[in-house]
Amino acid sequence: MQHHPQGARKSHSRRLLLTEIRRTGPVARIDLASRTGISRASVTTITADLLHEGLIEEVARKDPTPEQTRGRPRVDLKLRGAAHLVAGLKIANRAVSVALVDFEGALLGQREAPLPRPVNDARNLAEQLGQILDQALDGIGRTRGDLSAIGIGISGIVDAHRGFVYWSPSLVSRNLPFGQILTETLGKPVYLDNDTNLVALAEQSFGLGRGIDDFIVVTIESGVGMGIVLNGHLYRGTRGCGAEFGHTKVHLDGALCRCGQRGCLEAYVADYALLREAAISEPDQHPRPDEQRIEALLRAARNGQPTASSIVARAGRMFSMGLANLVNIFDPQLIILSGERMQLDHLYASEVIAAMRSSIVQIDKPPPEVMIHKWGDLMWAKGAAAFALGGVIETAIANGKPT
Amino acid sequence: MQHHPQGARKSHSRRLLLTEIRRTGPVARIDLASRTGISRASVTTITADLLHEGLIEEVARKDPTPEQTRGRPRVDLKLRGAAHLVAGLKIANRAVSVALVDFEGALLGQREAPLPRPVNDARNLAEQLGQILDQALDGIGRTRGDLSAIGIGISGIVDAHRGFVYWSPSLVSRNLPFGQILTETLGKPVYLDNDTNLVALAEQSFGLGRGIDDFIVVTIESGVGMGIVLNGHLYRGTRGCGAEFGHTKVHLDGALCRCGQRGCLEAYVADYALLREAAISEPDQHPRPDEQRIEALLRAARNGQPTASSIVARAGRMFSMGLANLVNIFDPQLIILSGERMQLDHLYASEVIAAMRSSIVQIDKPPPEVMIHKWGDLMWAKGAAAFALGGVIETAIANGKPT
DNA sequence: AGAATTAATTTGTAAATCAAATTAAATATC
DNA sequence: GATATTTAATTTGATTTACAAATTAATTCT
Repeated sequence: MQHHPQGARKSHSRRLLLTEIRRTGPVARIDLASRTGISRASVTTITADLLHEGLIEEVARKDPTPEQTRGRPRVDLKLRGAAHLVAGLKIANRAVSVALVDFEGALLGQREAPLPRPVNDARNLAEQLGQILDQALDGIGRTRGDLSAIGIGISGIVDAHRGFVYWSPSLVSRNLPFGQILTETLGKPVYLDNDTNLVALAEQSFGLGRGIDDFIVVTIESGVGMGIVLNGHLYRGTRGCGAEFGHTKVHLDGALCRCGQRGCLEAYVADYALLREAAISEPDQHPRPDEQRIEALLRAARNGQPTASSIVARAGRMFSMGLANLVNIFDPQLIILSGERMQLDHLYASEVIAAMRSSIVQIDKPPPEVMIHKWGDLMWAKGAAAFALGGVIETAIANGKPT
Repeated sequence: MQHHPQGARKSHSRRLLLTEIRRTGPVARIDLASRTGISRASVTTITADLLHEGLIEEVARKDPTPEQTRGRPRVDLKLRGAAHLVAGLKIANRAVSVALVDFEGALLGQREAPLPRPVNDARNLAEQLGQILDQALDGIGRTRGDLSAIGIGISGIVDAHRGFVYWSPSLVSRNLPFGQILTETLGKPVYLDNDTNLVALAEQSFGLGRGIDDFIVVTIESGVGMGIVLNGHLYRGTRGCGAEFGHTKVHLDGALCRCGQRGCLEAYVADYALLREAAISEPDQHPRPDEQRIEALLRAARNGQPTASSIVARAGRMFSMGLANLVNIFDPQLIILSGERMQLDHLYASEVIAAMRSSIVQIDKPPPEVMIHKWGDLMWAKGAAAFALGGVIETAIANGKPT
């Protein structure tokens, strides 16, 4: 109820139809009418506009519905991929992933390139991103000029609305208008957000969250993150530091966390948390890389070695407790556990889910479903692309000008 | 995006204006236009309708704005109280409170009556409520026929959308369509919800949450409850058992809770939690009422008695931890601590708030404000009335028929 | 080939909304 | 005290938006 661009009401039906087409994939006009409540006449005229502007296109109906065998066949509509090209970038610790995605959400190209240094000056990082982006574009024979927008995910604390970064492990300085810097440097509109929020967007656009209005995505990497989708929209909090699942407290004056506080969930389930416990009983003195140590620990736990089992079991129980708290607070339809690291199976284990189920308020209705979605770094980048796509669609709705 | 009554779009501007008038109190047409983005012409025609239907009325401008000293003076509009009468009922353990509220939200009458038994059969309880309601109406010379709707708050687990009660301490049976039963018995549309949700609505409509889009209300009674307002709307979860703050876990395998599980926040801060710890060192054998025992405990703690201090201090620290978790998850603008029991000062103490502040993710922006709002049982009933009012406004927007 | 069926479009109409012009109600100025 | 000035609210006329009903299109069934 704040500022109102003149065309806000005008485009109401347009928005409804475009988002419905986006959500439902190929869909016939008559179904659009019944689902949105807009009359068939209006659906015809508005979709005609969208077709003319090149935002959508007609496709032959794939599934000739069993019941609908007679009469004029339906013609499906879907987003027209070629209408726009967007890029999604994920800034990781020592690498950057790029996903090039068309208006339909199809992956046209990708690239992963190393970041020489994990922490960078803002302007410098922006320029490196530009180079990697151009290489990715090169790979599919396109240029930066072809892009409609760029979405970027970065870890840390970000106010996505303003593109403001309070703090990020990837940047030397705090409190930067990094979104603005990126827009200037890259020459295209940049949508910047915290990376875990973008995973939630990716699940909503391309993944297990499609068509679900209230769900939570928990990401398990070296830390523990969360994205919250309520009423079909990503909830970001008011300052940009919500959804900090990893730093919710699960023990009063508990284990020391990287953030300096005590009792954070992360301080019980993250790699470093497991390793510092394991260190006590580790036989060998010569240092091994953390990856190997974690793997050895988990292997020992699976083999029933008591100390290792105890360490891993506690992590799992703390994690269940954290999940149960989310359910007790949000009562979502679905929880998606998302991570790319296969070795973290102990957190995805059925005992962990079962423990969560027994720690929530019990009612005579099934508890929220829990789904596990393992995917690679690329999907973070696709999430960033989904964010950019959202922005592009907004402007497409507002403008109503041909492409 | 589910079902679409034919008049959904028609009433778009109507809704916008009516809700803006409700939110802003007396407001001039020209301000309505600038705030909603609707043209002055349309504001005139739509408000003329609303005036004609008796939903709003003109009032002389109270504050002759310093700057606006020349020209035709503005005429303020506000909701017309007489347009509708609603009742709000709060079902407590051994009592029922009734608030009679007009369309503007003004309290016209109230009543509190004892409930002979705390747990009742649904139909029986509905009839008792009807009697108490009629007595309250009698007190202001009105009858049940004058009511437009009734809002009712009950503790337990409620799916407000369907008016379905999974479980309530006030009812003998589980899984009842209690809302339906009430509508039938009372002969007026009943809006039924969990009582803590209604406190949040009360804060939003009449209290500290006015004009705030994202806030959380934590209620401290014998248990600990929560209401969540996000994007200006009460968030209820998908099954009706969200916002169970009292049963979020703050300790793995911790203290035993009334709900049968372990480690619930409630099991550390509720009356019974304090008393069972105090019992160990209580000198006297002859049983005293719980109220007195709690008071004695808190007095002893204030006087520095070590055991009592330790008990009360731990409750406070656990509570801070729970609050910090809410902030880390929601990042709200405001947290309202709401309760009527003055003796619970230890939970409102500045050390508790400070401990919460130091347990949240730190960024270079001030943490959410914490406000303390002590109020009586009547405000629960007013919250129920606010819920009913919301329903009445919805139908008023949809119908567009004179009163 | 014609009837039946269902989807999509066209046509004419009702409504919602707006920009611009006009009127209303006050103060300021001479 | 009459007139100019200022600002709010309304009226007017036009435009846009959306719809119901009628029509056309593209099928299958008989």
